[in-house]
Amino acid sequence: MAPAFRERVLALVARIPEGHVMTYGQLALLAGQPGAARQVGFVMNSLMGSVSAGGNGLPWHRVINAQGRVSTHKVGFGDMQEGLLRAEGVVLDGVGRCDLAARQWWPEEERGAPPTPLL
DNA sequence: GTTGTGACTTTTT
DNA sequence: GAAAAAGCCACAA
Repeated sequence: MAPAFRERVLALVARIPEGHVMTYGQLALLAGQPGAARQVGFVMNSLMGSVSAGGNGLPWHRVINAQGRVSTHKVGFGDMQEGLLRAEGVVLDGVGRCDLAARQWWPEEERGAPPTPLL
């Protein structure tokens, strides 16, 4: 039986290497629910209150939207996320945007015939 | 069991 | 480039 959607997303987020990011739609797709990008974000928000409201060790800050922008600004974590990303080597511009084409990462498990661009 | 909401995505204007 | 609308599904009360 497939694990909970939440577990799936968290597992993927936990595998994101340093200096790389994943989009919500991407996580939703890998989790088996294409189009459920919103739920990915909701799961993350739930996770904050479920674990320790800090990150529990999950690089949730590596999760951004398809526009390569940080979505946590409206939740109040944008400032923190930007700091964490910059600390890992992710370059953010003045509008909190990053080079998604170069920073987006795909799990090796799905790298069978993937769009994995390069690095 | 039903209702409401949301850290999104994509296309179109 | 920016804004608006519709679609989508999971989690919480």
